[in-house]
Amino acid sequence: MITIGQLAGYVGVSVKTVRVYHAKGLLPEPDRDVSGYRRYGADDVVALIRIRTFAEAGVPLARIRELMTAGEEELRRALLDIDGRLTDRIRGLQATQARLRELASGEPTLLPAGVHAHLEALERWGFTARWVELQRDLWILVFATHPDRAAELFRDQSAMLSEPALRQLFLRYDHAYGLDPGDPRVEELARRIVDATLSRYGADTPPEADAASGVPALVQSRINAASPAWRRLDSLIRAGLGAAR
Amino acid sequence: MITIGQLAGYVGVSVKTVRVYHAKGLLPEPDRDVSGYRRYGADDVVALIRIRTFAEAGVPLARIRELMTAGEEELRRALLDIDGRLTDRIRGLQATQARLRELASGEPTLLPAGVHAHLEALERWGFTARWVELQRDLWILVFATHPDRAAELFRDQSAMLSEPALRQLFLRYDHAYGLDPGDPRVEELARRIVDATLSRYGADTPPEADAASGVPALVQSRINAASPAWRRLDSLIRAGLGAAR
DNA sequence: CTTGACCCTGCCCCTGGGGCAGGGCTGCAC
DNA sequence: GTGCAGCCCTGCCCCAGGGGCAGGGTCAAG
Repeated sequence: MITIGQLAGYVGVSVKTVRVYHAKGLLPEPDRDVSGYRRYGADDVVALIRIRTFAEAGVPLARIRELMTAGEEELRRALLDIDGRLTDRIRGLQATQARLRELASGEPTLLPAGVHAHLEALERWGFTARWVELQRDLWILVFATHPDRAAELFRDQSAMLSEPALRQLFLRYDHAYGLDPGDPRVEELARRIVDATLSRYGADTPPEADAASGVPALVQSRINAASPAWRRLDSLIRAGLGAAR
Repeated sequence: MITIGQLAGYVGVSVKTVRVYHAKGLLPEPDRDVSGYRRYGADDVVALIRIRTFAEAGVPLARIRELMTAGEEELRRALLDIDGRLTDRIRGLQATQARLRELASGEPTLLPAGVHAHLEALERWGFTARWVELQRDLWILVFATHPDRAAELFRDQSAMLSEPALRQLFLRYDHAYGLDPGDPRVEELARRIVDATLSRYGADTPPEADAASGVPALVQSRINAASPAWRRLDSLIRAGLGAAR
């Protein structure tokens, strides 16, 4: 009959771990020898190895306790479940590793070079510093959280700004910042933007919106918070686009 | 400027997690708005994503804090280190998964059928119940912990027992249980066993001993604990084999 | 002006052990 | 036998990485 230290050293865990498993009822308390030491048999080694296999797979100890006294059928289903979760975790870690490596290689590329150029162009076209900064934050967000779709969205946006007529609309949006929310120019601008959006994308969803991520909403809420006129503008545009669908 | 809930929901963590990161100094506390709410910018999103990437890779928060203010060079080395550990963990999980699947398939095979037959043969040959039980535990241990080498060791042992002359030696070992440790028969038996071992394996290591695992030592210590005569026998055999090398 | 959804701080709780104190056993050497 | 190292025992507090709740303030929409 072996001692707790041998059992533990043997399966590759600490003595404490074995005692914890006793306390939590995973491993039955064995008989004691005359001096009160726990004495284990070969079956306990086998049981402990099973427990460790589950534990290393990430199964909570409380669940392992249930499994140790579970029937064939339940055990079979549980093993399938555990296996699936383990596969997920492994995939997750591999994804993390990929992100880590990206972080290791392209460290200081918060934004692709094209975006910087675009932001400088905005300034030259007469956009306010406030607007440019909002745009900068928007693209940092989009590139950080949706690296896959960001480039496409950016190309679309960039193309829009290069058309003078559309650029005018954005410029007017920018400069509407200080207007009174009731100013008729706000309503007129909203109408024009709705028209332009519909003629560009039809009644389909524009690209930003199907990045279902909440990024556009997030940025929009931030824009709205900055000015009452902008808030009204946003609400009018939404209503206009909503009615067209 | 976005709120803590947006930041969190956004990167896919809880609000609490973000606050914990502030408390532990991973993410700098941002400015507050008039009502005391934390307000974040796009840079914070980027920083939080970095933090989560490390955290998901298993880096402790205290270490992440250091990394957030580390220089290029240190960061590069740390990333390499983290990547390596991550690879290890992934491999470990894959190994666990393999063991899990083994557990799922061949569940009730505590011992291969051949071992049971062998144990029954021992009884017929006149080994005591005590000896048979020790052997049973030994093989459970070996098969549980060294599934790769166990079959080979078992074949070797089995072959030894099938030779009548060697079997006699084992029988005498078994029956030496109750002898006085000073009995001359103990010394004589030890001599014979040393001779037989040397003639079977030469001066090389016998197979049990190079399963460097400690299993043999473990079992031997258990055997020794059972009887003073056995203890003496073991010590004599060790001395004899040691001298021959 | 209410209502629901946020936000704030402070506090205790959980898991899976690690580590230490303060005491008892065992086995080996001398 | 006597020492002494190395086990073992129980009981206790500690850690990370958050979860959850209390008790209170804030914001936006209807």
